[in-house]
Amino acid sequence: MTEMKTELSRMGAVEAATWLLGCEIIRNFPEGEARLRIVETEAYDESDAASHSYNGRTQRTDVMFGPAGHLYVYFTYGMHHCINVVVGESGYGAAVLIRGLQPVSGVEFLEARRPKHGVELTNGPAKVCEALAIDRSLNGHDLSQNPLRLTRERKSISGITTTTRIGISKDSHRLWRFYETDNDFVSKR
DNA sequence: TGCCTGATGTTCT
DNA sequence: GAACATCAGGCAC
Repeated sequence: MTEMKTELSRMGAVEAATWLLGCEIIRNFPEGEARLRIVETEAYDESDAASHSYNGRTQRTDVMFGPAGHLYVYFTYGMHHCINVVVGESGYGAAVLIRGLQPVSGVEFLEARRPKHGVELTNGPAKVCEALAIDRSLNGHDLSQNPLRLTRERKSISGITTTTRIGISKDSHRLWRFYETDNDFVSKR
């Protein structure tokens, strides 16, 4: 698992965003474990005006500049959380936003926290956080540790589609959004 | 199906 | 004081 962090530290945000597609996230709840595979990501780094790290290191963005393989959680629009995997060398502000997950097991634990069925459970960054019960108490969390782990075992994916990112106004021309082709758990728009 | 809007808190200028 | 990496519900077509 330490190897996973080493690999992520050697990648730029774009490379990591494609690499993470197909990886599994394991969430430990008191009642049991849920596993989900990553099907949609977006890349952000400090050269990019849409990134939180673009304006330098602040109290909020501090973990983005920390070691790879940790979790950056931020709160937005007054009611939603979103999660990113920190990547790249320590000191460089880069991360990959997790936009969509496909449940593999433990769906009942997710539905207990977000009462929706099917793709509506996890097809969007804030939906993912609600289903996984993630808030800023997990900001900076080490993804090689419980209760939230990132596995290195990657499942095969059908293909990768590349598009512009969603919901941003700056540097919106960058083709930095990636998702598994034809996967229903990808967010809309 | 698709546009519009309200809900709501944190961060930075 | 504005901007914001969102979502869900309502209404028009």
